[in-house]
Amino acid sequence: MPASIEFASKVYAVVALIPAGRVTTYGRIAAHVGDRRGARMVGWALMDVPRDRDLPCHRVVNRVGLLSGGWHFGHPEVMAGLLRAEGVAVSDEFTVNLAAHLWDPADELFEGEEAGVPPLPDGAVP
DNA sequence: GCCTTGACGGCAA
DNA sequence: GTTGCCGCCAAGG
Repeated sequence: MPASIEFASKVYAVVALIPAGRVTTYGRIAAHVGDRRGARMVGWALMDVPRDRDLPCHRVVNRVGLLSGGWHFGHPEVMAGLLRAEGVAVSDEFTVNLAAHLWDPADELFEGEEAGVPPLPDGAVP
């Protein structure tokens, strides 16, 4: 089995753990799996994601919060709608407020410890 | 078998 | 502070 599949599997696992109302970046995922330079590979992996995987790939944006893969959903508005439905503020430029909704794979452990953290800061300042 | 493109990121000028 | 360029791995033409 190619190592690329293993890499993709890790990516899928991380993406599947992204909580609703939160977003993460390709670079964060890549760094979490141990490949800082694999940001591009993350995108490549998500491009071939089977819909059966139930992967919230719409919660993955680039480092500036832009919905880079919006067109892979047919139209960025589709992805924006999904995010808005989860409480994520999406600007008209199809960008999300990373400062307010950025989720880091490392937080996975943090949430497990606290298990009571307010996921949505209503006072989020755009 | 070689070249170009791609859901990105970091560093340099 | 901003803009531009290069680099990484893989797949498709």
